[in-house]
Amino acid sequence: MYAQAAAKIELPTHLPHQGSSLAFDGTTVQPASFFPAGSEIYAQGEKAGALYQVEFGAVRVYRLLADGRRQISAFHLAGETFGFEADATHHFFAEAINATGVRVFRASAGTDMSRQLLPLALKSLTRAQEHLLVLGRQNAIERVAAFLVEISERQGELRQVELPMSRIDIGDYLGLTIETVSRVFTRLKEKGVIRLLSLRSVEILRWDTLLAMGE
Amino acid sequence: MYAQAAAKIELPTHLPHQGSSLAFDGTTVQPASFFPAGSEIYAQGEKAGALYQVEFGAVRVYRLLADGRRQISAFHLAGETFGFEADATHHFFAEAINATGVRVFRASAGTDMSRQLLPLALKSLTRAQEHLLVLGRQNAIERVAAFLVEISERQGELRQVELPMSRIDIGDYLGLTIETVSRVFTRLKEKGVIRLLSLRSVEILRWDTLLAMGE
DNA sequence: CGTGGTGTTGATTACTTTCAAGATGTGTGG
DNA sequence: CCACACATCTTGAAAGTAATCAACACCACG
Repeated sequence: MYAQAAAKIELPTHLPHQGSSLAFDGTTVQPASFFPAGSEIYAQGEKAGALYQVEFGAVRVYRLLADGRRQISAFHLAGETFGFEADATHHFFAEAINATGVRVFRASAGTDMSRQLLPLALKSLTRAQEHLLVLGRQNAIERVAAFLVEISERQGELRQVELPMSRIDIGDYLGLTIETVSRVFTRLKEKGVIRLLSLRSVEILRWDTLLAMGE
Repeated sequence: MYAQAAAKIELPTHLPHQGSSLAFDGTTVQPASFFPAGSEIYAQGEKAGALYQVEFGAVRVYRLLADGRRQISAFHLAGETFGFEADATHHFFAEAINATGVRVFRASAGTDMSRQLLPLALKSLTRAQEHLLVLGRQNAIERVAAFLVEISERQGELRQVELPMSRIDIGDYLGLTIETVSRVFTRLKEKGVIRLLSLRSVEILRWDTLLAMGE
């Protein structure tokens, strides 16, 4: 329905697979779906039920206020699984950030996947709770530092961090405006903590400083 | 270890039981533990494993930054269950806000409780994600409105809301200072949206207005 | 009936947002 | 391959919101 063949193939983001691949019993594995940049994977209010594992690319999961303010609750990179809900309805939107490949799983009727799902749900819960601390109690520079550390860790602690998302997405994840995000990047550059190889590629020059900033 | 008999019995907060009572197979149900106001139920870094169900009273779950800034990620009222973690370690602190009774469950060796735990974990996840929207994208008055609506709904949509927690706790839950929380309460009073019956008891005079504020 | 903790209110400061303009980058078509 | 156009990003100035600092009021407890 939302998966559509791309008329024009974009280069997949080059994120390595992380986490164990899903291998559920009692599931129907559909052939990997391709989502072009910006396309919707599911919408708030839709019927839930399937699970999604990112093969390549990146996904944003978010919620909107009536006036359009947006809060991204999570980014999902290659290897990560998302889409589980407390009831039969999606409470959030999910969109492909870049050209993204997603594997879709659906439980066969009568199959109980609790055992497989619980650790994934708990991992998401811990991340969300840690993100609450960032949004509730950290200032702009601390938020961006925490963000860079988080992404770096999820990409294997590499010094060079690839950001699959725009400044707007980063702002909507960190509860900041795009301008503030941009200014903080500039400040971190001036302090010699990071270096921008390109808009979407950050080299961390002083890991310890960044880590201390993000607490 | 942390549960201790209260030298002086305080009156339990009069919250009604909500949610279904836990009735797990393969668990050891310890006799209800009593925690006096302010006492620790578990600490960050401690070994996790047990589940806790609030019998009466209220619990705050929080995390600290190095300099002491605190973010309360959740309040748990009577009937609610908390304490599950992604790994064997607690990533948060849990404290009794008031005199609180807690029932403790431990899984017997080899028992799989995924089926019972998953819905609870998913419920917590949804709440945390919704809280992210509040902290990331709402201003002070919207946050307090959303908070009052949330507590009211969890207490059965009653017009009269009993707050088991202090202004500091509310501030640390909403990412605001105690002064700002206090000022917002005053503004809501002036607007005729709420009325304070006492410091810890709020009457909602205009539910629709409050709901619209909190989105 | 004092005393310490909690809450309220006021004045000032600090930080982030908003509004605005310009720069940089990317994609498209010639 | 270059030039143009649109989107994204950066930077600056002004405005707004919440934090901080400070004083006082209120409440609960001993």
